[in-house]
Amino acid sequence: MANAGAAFGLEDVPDLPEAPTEQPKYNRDYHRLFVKFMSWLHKRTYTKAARFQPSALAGIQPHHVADYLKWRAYGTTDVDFKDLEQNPTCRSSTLEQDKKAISFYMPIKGATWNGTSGNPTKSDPVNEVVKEVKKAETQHRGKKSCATRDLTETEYRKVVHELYGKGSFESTIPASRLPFALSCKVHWSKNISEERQCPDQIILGSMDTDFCAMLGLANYMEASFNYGYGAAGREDAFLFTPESDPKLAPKHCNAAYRNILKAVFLSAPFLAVALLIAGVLGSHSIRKFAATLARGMGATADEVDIRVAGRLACLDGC
DNA sequence: ACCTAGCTTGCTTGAGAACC
DNA sequence: GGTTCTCAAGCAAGCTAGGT
Repeated sequence: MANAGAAFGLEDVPDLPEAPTEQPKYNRDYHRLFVKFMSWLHKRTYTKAARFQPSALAGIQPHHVADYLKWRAYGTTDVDFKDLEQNPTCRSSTLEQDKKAISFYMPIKGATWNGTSGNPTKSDPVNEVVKEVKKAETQHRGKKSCATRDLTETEYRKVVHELYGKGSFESTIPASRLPFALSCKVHWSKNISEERQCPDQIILGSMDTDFCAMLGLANYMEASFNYGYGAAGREDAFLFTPESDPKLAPKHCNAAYRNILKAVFLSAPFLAVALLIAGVLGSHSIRKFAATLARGMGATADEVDIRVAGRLACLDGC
């Protein structure tokens, strides 16, 4: 028999049919977790190069997945959820990621487990493990959360001031119905998969120079015209980098963003403010600061969904 | 500098329950 | 019977620490 795995450049492929008709799915993030599961299941160590044909996955049952999640959380499959001395050592979100990774590779993905077939991750025994670990977290018996806190308004202002101070704040058309606003359209973004998800969006100004997106955009455009890149009008150009190579531009932006953030977050003026507030600060909150602030000031989720850039102008009386 | 593991966040979608 | 609400599932990112 020809080595079916060789067709995929692999050696440790279990139970490959001689002429596989189905190409294995692959997802970089899920694959790592799935290989860990299969290694546990088969009591052997697969390399990250391993691929598993759907036909080799058909025997996976809900109790396999549930036991694996128990093992991940408690270090054993012999778990009594009523025993308050047994505490999970990982977060429920970690188990959920494991569950998603396993689900991703199941031959039957969409159907709930009906007792004999379906997706084994969509089953009561599996959901019960995750639920019990969540309950333990609530009771402070689980692993402590690693969540980081949001920026406060004081910290956000300090970030803006530091950016201006470092000279790196180099950084559309008027809306026809709202002459005091700008309209724009983003054709691709996170979680955007259809054209209808790219409506015209309105940018409103803020009565606060620290938060005004219009001022920031104007500054950026003026500077970029001077430097001759980004907003200067080249159709192949990216807005926030002089790099025009589609592969290099995101890396350039990412590196620049990291360097600037690191410089600001480690600056003495910012640390003087941040150290006064308890909790581990997450820089993730910088991009949702406006939404967090608006919700904190009483705006509804729907109002925040309008996605007004910068501080909500309506809250400023603008 | 780059990669990996563990974790968090924000969002959409769809099924089923609850409500009118 | 139609609408609204709730929740699980899934997708697509990003952050941080630690290792190489």
